[in-house]
Amino acid sequence: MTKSLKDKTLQEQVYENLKLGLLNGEFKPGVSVTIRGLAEELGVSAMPIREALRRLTTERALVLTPTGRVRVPCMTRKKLNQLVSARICLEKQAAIDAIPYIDDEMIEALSLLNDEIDQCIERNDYQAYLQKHRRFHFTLYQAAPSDVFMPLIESVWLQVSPFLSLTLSLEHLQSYNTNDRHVEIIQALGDRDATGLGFAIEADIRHGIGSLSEKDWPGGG
Amino acid sequence: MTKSLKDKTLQEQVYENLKLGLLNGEFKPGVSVTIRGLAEELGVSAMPIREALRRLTTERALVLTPTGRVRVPCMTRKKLNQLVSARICLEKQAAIDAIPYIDDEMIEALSLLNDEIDQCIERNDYQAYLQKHRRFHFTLYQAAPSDVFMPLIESVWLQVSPFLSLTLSLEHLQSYNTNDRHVEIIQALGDRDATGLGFAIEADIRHGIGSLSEKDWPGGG
DNA sequence: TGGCAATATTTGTGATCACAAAAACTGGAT
DNA sequence: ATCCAGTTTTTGTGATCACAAATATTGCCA
Repeated sequence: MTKSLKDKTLQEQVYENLKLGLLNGEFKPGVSVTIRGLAEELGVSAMPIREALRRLTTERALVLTPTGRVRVPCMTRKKLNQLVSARICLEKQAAIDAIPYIDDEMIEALSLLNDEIDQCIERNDYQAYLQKHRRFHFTLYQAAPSDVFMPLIESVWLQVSPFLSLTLSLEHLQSYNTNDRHVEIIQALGDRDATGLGFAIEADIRHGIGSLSEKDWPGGG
Repeated sequence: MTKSLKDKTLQEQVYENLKLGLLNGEFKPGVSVTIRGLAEELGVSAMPIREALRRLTTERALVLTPTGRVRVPCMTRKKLNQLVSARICLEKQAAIDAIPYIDDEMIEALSLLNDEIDQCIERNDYQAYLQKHRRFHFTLYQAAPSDVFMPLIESVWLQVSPFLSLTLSLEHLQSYNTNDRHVEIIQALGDRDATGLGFAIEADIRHGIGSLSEKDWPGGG
């Protein structure tokens, strides 16, 4: 019983580990990550790290410098605008595709997640908030079984997460609570209203990013 | 003068090599590719192949079997529908984002490519047709400098290419020429008409795939 | 103190190997 | 011929190493 079919490879474990770290804001934009550094930190050899980093750079969650070094990408205003555009068009479509698969159970689950998000904000638990918020969106998009949209959406989330975690603090969440938009999403789902759902998704995404004012932008132009 | 900054790594060369092969329809859906096989074929060691394959599986251009084998993915009707949806929403947005960067020179270039596409069809040159067709779309989407939409769009193209090359033959191209749709695209670009451009892009994409009738689908269900 | 050349260290890439699991093949029994 | 157990071959994964380029550090001189 050394290794079985269901055992994930080391490379896969490292990948998921790093991906969660990125989504949870544990990596600050600009810092560089090294193969040997992570290998020692995670207690594995270089190979699984290399492969995990290769995957993450392919997804643009990390970027390669011209000399092959790996780092957490820095955000620019132009890039943020395009990432928002990408999120809107992909997630709108994914949500609309999900409509035929929405049942009462799913609506119940989303409502519960939405309540939990509120509670996270009240008790100032940023980590839990990020998780619940992510789960709210991803369970919706995954309602329609497909391996097409989710990888694309995940790539975009990975690209915005380090920046958002850096700038969007709990104060933002308290004053710009996304809860109302999520209620609109659930409402539209209940009505099987594709158009309304599209608007609600777009509003939610814009709202989440739009609360960033100029002075929130990290230093240096 | 052994290696300089501009020299691409072996891994990068292998990746681009395989990517082009995929886009040009040189890999049939269902066949499996092996590290050692490609290593011998391309005359490099296993490492560059491993990394290139890891990138391509991350992009869903290739897929991993439950036991870690790599193969060219097979198409299903459901997946094709979603890939078409993804192409439409991504490429619509990318084209619209390109509008501010369109000048006469770009329109000239696109018109030329469109003519060349016609010539490829006339002289039955499928390889050249695929290249020109790809270049038409990608030069348009790349008019707006960005590293956000292109990787997403490329991933989707990589996923449809092996299947399309298998099913869409030259006969299809002759009877369902995409030329008219491309003219609409160029027209809308000239008018800076975002709405019209969106419709034209969607029509072009649907048209390219929609010409597939049931009997064109490869065997077995 | 500030700039710069020489040196030392860190880093990614590519190569090679052992290993275990999976797949392909073989041969015999029914 | 068909099925199945036993064997051989193929395959991906992970580990380790050499190497050269990039980066960091040092120490000297103006």
